[in-house]
Amino acid sequence: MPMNKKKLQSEQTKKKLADAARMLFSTKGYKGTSIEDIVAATGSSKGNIYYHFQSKEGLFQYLLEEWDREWIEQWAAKEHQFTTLKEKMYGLAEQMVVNDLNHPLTRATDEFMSSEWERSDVQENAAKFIASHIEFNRKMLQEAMDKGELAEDNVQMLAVVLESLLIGLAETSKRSASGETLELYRKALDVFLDGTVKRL
Amino acid sequence: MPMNKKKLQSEQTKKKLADAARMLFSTKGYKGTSIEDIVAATGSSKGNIYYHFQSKEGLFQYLLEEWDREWIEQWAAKEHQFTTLKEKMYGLAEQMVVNDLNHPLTRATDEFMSSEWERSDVQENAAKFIASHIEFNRKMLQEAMDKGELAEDNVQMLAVVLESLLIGLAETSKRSASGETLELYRKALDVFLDGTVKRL
DNA sequence: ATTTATACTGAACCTTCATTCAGTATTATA
DNA sequence: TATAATACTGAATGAAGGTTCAGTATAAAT
Repeated sequence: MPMNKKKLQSEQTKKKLADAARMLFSTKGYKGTSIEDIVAATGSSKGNIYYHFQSKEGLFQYLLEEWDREWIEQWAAKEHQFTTLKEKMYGLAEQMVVNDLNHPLTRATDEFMSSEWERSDVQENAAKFIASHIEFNRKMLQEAMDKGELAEDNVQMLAVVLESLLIGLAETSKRSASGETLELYRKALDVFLDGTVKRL
Repeated sequence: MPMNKKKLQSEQTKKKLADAARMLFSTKGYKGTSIEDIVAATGSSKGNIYYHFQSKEGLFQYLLEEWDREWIEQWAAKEHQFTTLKEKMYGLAEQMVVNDLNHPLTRATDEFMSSEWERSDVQENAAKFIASHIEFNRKMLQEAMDKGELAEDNVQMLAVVLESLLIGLAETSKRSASGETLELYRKALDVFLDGTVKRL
């Protein structure tokens, strides 16, 4: 799209800044990440960050929107590969883990929401992401339930349970060796589907 | 224990400060909570906080230790009531939800760990809490597995899955009506035990 | 080639916030 | 009652961090 050299450079810089910021926010949290941290990580200048983004808050919201956009896009591109709920969930796990686009920001988002509680627009915006995520789960589970894959149950509640599990996994997997992360996700989803009790 | 009026007053004040701090840390995060916030919540003075606690960091670590201590204590007092794993887990849920002593601090702890990454002592101390929590799960699950309640499986991994679920529940339940929290926990633990798929 | 717009720099600014400390009030001790 | 210890206050300090802006370089347009 950008035919001239300048726009191209500019977009690359913006991406570089966004990438660094996402990684920092996800590991150090929202308040824990300073503009100076991003400067140190990118070699760019403070002013340049404010040239590309309105503010720290704006930068974070940009990441949230980008996240949401790319998430939906990527999922749409591969969803048709899967038929059973289990396959879908494994696909979900893979998308979440492999290109860790998803939850790196969940904790920071939550922190962001409670810390920047004052602004109703911020609150509203960020809450939307959480809600849409649960809604995504709800639809997936409802569909499986309609097909008879899942036992009849309170879908909304199961969606929240699944969301909780995924958020928690994102949390704990930051502390474990990344090689085992996908394995952990799969095991967790197995448990979600099949439980842990001994069958007779 | 404190026979004189002054010590008694002092301990009450310290408790008041700790209680307010715990609530603030759990909702606003570690960095998101300022000493000024605690001042506003308690009516106490800045200096008084530093009279009772070494620093903000020290205050947080105090809360972690207190949490760990009370958690173990309370669990020990009621553990014998439960026999099956399901009962134990429901008891766990109740302890976690009703007197929300447990996880209020999990997110803040994680933020604390990654943000205060520099100090190795802090790191070490806080990591211990996470590890001991997983170890607690592991023992409980191992015991149930030995009794034949659970299917043979990778206990360590299940312990991490359970921990993830609990962390995530703590996270999401902050956003939902508190009346439904216990119900959500129970449903989540049901899922952990029995899964969600339709049985033939 | 000159002008204009875009991309970027870094020092200065200002607010927030943790921490300190000199002083005060209250209770315990002698 | 006098002295000492304890519990507290709140203004001052200094560091950290978000934001601004005047200026510079580079590319696009005329």
